[in-house]
Amino acid sequence: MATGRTHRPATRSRGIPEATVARLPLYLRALTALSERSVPTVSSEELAAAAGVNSAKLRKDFSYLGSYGTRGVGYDVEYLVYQISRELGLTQDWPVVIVGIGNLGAALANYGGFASRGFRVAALIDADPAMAGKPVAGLPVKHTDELEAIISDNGVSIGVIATPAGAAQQVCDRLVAAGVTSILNFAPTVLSVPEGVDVRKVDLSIELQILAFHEQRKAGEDAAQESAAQESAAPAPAVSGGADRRKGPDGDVPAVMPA
Amino acid sequence: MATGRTHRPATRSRGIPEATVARLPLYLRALTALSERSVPTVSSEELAAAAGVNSAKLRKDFSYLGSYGTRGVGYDVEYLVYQISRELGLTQDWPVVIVGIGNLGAALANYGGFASRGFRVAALIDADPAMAGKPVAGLPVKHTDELEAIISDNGVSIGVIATPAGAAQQVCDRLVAAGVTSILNFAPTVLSVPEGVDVRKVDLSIELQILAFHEQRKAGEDAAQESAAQESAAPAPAVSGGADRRKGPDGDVPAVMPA
DNA sequence: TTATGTGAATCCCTTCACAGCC
DNA sequence: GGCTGTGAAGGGATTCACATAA
Repeated sequence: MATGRTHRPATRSRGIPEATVARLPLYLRALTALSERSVPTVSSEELAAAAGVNSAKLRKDFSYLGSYGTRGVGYDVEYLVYQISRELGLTQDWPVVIVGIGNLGAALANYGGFASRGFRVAALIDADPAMAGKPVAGLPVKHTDELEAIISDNGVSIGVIATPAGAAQQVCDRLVAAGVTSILNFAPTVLSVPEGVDVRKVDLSIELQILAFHEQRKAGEDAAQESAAQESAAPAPAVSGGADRRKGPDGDVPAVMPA
Repeated sequence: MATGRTHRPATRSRGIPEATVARLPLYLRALTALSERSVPTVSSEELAAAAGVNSAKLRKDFSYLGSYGTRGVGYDVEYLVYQISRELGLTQDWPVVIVGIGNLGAALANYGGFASRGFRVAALIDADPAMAGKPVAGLPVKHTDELEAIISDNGVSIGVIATPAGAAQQVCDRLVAAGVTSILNFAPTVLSVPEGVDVRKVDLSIELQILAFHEQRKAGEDAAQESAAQESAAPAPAVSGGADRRKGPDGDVPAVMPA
């Protein structure tokens, strides 16, 4: 792929926007539920509600996949399930390894959502020799020494890292060297990987921090002055001997927006 | 432009873009690491590298908070740590409850990242009477019956849902009724909540599915025809008696990139 | 000279609104 | 009539590039 600009703006082969890809699993889950209730067809409106998005967005998303609906009727549930599964690559088997079998790793190993959608846990790997052989979620934990062999024997291309932060980069390097090209990282670290390797990050505490931000704002609507008061308690910047030169986004005046 | 639903421009009280808010925890983590190494100042370039973003983006992000840097020098680490913490609301104490103490709930309860950043686990709650009283991460698990009392006694405004999908909405309703206004949802369901309640969703299997999509594309570069072959095996759409009217994004012609 | 802070340009995503087909 | 599929408009976010300040 040529990094270059698209000489064909329309009709790009597989030009599915990243934002759309991220929503396909949502649609798939909603569709699977409908399928289990033997619902034959669904409208964009209904499906969008079930997936928690709006219908225009959903139709636009599906338009990148092709014209899989019927005007005046809606979408055939089974057919869409198949098409989205195929698009996501879930019609094939993906062996994954989970490295780091602490609380989180064990939770992941037991998580039903993995196995149910084309993912197969090929092995659980931990650095602690005491863990070796112990069964977790029905699988015996393997020692890190076997990592490379497991990956090549099973053709693993997706690895899940659930180790402490300190071990994550090292594990990542070994996974990549052994042939893994996609990594789901639960460790609170930025991983550096060579070009061509995908990393997705799930960070539990970051999500909470984002919630706290919004929560604070809700509370702050009543007492908008509070944060200004807090700011006065800030440690002075060490650099450039100290006149109070810090300025908030709205200066020091009360931050009231003209609606 | 009539039909305007949003009476509020939404998400603009302090004017910090949502995308920026989502990155502040990343910066904060990188800064904390620098702080622990007693690094006094850092440039946007260095900090951006540590956080895994590019420096222009970082500077733009910080510009929404205020002018906290020094031209020609960089940012004072301690000062920035404080400012970002304050902006995120981490200078105050946030009691949280975790509902659903299975593998994942236990993992969350043990997760150090929570306690370390202004979050305090006020209680662990589970519906299983057999769990009640059992210690997890040093806290005795409480029964769901006590949910409302725990929330009001502790002034909990943030709840974490780690129950099975089937129980999630019900738990959510009770949390909200009891006064919780921010929810971090690990259950694979779309929660419906009243206006004013924030929900963030973490879905482990969705992340894997997104990885699988990209992984498939990597593999497909060698054998681009394969997916066309698979498409022929698709179940025919049930709707509208059967002529082969399905069309992929490029019709039926082989989807080969000019590349 | 160095590195921040920020208008301006660009890119991407979302939403609108309606043409097209059932 | 109903609902999909999609150009076009609109809004955000990212990136560029340079004026600005230490």
